[in-house]
Amino acid sequence: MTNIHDIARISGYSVSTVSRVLNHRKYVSDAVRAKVQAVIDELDYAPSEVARDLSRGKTMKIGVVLPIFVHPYYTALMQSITEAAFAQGYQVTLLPSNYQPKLEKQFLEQFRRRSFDGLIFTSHESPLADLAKYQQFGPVVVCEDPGAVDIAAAFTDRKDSYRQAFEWIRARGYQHVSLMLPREPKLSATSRTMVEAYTAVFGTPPDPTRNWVGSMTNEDGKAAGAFFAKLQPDFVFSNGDDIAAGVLEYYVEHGLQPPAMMGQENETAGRLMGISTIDHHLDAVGQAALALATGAKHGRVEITSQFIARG
Amino acid sequence: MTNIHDIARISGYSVSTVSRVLNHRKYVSDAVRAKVQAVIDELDYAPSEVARDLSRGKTMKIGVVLPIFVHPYYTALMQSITEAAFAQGYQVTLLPSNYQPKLEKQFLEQFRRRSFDGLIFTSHESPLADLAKYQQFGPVVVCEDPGAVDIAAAFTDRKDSYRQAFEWIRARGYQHVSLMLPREPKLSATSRTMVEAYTAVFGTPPDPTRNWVGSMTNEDGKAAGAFFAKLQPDFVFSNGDDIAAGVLEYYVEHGLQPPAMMGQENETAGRLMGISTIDHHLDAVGQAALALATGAKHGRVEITSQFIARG
DNA sequence: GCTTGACCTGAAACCCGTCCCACAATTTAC
DNA sequence: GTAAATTGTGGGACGGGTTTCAGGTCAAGC
Repeated sequence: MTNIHDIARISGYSVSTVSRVLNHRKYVSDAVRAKVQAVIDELDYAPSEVARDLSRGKTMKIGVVLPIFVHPYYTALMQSITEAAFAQGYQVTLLPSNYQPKLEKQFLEQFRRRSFDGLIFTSHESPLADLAKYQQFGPVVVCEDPGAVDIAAAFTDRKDSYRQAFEWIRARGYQHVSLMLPREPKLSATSRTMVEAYTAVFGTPPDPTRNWVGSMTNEDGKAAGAFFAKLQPDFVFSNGDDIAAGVLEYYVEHGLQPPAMMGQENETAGRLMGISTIDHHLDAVGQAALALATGAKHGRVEITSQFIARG
Repeated sequence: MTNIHDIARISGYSVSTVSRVLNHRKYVSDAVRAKVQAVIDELDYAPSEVARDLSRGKTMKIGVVLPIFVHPYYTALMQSITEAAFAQGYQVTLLPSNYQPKLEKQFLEQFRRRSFDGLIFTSHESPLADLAKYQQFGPVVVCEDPGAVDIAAAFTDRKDSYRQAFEWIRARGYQHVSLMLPREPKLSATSRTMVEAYTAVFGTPPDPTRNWVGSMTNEDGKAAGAFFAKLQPDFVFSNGDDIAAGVLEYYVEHGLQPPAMMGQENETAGRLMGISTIDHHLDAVGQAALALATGAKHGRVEITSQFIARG
């Protein structure tokens, strides 16, 4: 493989001059520039990106940790992060964690070895404090409210919209509201916010035995459907339109009358079913997360989510 | 930032020995290994991944070109590629092309500059021959049948399932079948296969004035809905369940009786509507694509897709 | 006429590892 | 007992760029 030294030797100029030509820098006469360029074209030379990265001490890469893929929330977030990155000359490397702390640790270590200029956790299983430690090696960003922990963060303030949503539900006279949560409220800040909003509106915390924990996909929704069919709540507050669709599918398949429902993320399935939903504005979150990861911004960025009433 | 030379100097051993310790290689006595490791731990040293990559001449990175994100086909494909990559110590870099040849060219050039060990095009706008040229720099993989062009490929053989699907439609007596295509049949091998299967079953090629070209998302489906509402076909063969849902939404919103429909990709929306679909087994395609991209496999891998009748 | 500063070019240090080769000290083999 | 193989360690070339600095030319300013 031909390198910059070959070009220098063959063109008869120095490596520095070739480097200047490659990077379109000043202080090269037009005549020399043309000659060097001719040799570059002749030999079909392209400089090594890795060598450049090493030399410059920057990788122009951002690592994005994703627990799962086939999920509208993460897909949408990923999309906005990647597009923002690309617009600024950064590349995005996918790091699938599958909610395993061991893998998260592995990604953090990779970050320590300077594989990326910044690291974004769209979700995480390890304690926030563990992630925060790695900030000494560069920007580590989370997509949730980090509370007291000092770490860069881009997230939606879900409080108001959850509240609006629960008030909407209450105003319509529903009595037995079941929540669908992706994970235990203890583990997830988002689930906690949801429970708090419920408590504030209904005056009493939700009965944990009436909630469904562990729904991420449409398939999970179907499983939850069986649970709700026995429990018979009159309202199901799902954590995703697509998931709500799974619940509905179960009822339809078994010829049962489904409860009223609400979704989240403003997905196709939600519009299709005509149910209310909450849009968490993931495009804005992704953009902010990227700006934090590249070091263009610091601190935390809060975005307000939006309740969309339907039906 | 501390480097391997620091460790060598401080521990009193040579760089070679430190390198051996770092890489858990033979030919280091236990005593020396322990001492060097102690210094590494003490200084909290981690070797630079970039320097390693340069030295070894491998990046352990695979670039994946995606035209769009929020699309079940690409999400699913992406997922299987990434997981297969990760299992083999490779990393996946996302390259959003937005169907722009200029960007595709840019990614190919990046590949030429050795940013990746392999490049996968989940879709592409540039001529296949252009992509094929870059194979001199390493594996370039496409996810479609490359026909006469000599390029690595992993794809589903859609012929049989398209045929089954059209025969199913014909057997049910539908007369005016409209196709929804993501792109012009001239441009896309997949669309071409679809048109050919139609022609084989119905004995005549589809009327291009009755087809809808340019549907990728649910939103596009809505636009197509307006078109079909005027045209009044009795069957719409969509290129995605989610897209078919968009068509249905249009009819519902306007209080019209929708035509019979069929989707593709076996998505949630399809099950929800109880329409038939075609599963293209993207997990297998993704795995094969990765194996080709890492150079573990060569040539082309063909996977058979599956027609799923419903309703 | 002399100073100043802009322009051009090259030498060489630097980024940070890997790995081949040389050499010494032991073991093992016969 | 000696040749051959194995183990342990270091030196330094190498991968392929970027960047600082030094030195030289030339025109404008005073």
